[in-house]
Amino acid sequence: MKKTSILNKLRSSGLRPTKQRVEIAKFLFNREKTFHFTVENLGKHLAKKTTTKFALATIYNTVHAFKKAGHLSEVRLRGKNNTTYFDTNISNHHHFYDCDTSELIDINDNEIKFDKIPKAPNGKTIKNLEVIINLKN
Amino acid sequence: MKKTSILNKLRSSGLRPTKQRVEIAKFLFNREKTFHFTVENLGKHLAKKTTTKFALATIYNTVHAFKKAGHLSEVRLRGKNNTTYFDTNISNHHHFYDCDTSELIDINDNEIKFDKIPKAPNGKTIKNLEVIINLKN
DNA sequence: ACATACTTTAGAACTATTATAAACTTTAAA
DNA sequence: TTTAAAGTTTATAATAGTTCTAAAGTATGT
Repeated sequence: MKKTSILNKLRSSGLRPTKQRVEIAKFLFNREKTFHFTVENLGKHLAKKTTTKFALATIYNTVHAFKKAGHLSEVRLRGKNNTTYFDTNISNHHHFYDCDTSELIDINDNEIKFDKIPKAPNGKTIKNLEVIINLKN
Repeated sequence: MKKTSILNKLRSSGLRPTKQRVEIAKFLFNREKTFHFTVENLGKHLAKKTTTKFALATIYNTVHAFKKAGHLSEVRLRGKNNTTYFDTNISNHHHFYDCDTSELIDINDNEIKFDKIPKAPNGKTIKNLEVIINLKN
């Protein structure tokens, strides 16, 4: 993804392309594979890869802004360390969770097929369905 | 479940039947249906139903002891309020999560059937599989 | 270049949870 | 039944992830 396209991505989401946002966006979105991260984790990567300074609050702000804009998704799994995981894969999909390393691995939507699913309780609708496959060694 | 049976449950798990543990066990295990709760939530219920005093730490200790003994399970879902849910249903099963009310509803293991499941990555084994069906109004 | 609205920042505040250490209870043996 | 050891409860402090605050800084349109 080119720089201009990063700028467009930000602008079209109503986000001013500040130095911090551009760096974070470049880091997160210029990659082939899905990237799973926690805020702390992302901060460390950014510290290594760039010379820009990032206040922790800025990383939180930015990640939430990206999530709100639909560029990131939050994984609603309670990890060992009790941190929130985010995912650059925003399509409908599932996860392996490695209980030993606390790592997530994507599972494509089409790798899981259901034969039977319960219907939603009265008055409710199914919003979405998440599968987590816990792994051990 | 009779009082003697509560006492046995505690003793056979290596837990001395203290006043607090007996009250919590009676509250949690003398019921027909599955009960989902957070620690804060359980504390409120206990305050209403009993005259015994419970330090917050004791509720945490007891819930963890019960979990370790296999009498409770933890639901590894990140709720809105970011609290940990526990479940008196210790059998293998799944959950509806009501995004509006933050409530959990059990889904029996046999209400979900798979047609296709990915195999575990190299060197890893599948420990278990959890489905969460998010609900909206 | 200017005014305005939006951002970043450091640090304080907040919330769920765990750790600490002293007081209290249960237990089982004498 | 007394007693000592081991296990528990308790209030409070500590911790960790996250959000809030308000002051200083930056992007934007004119």
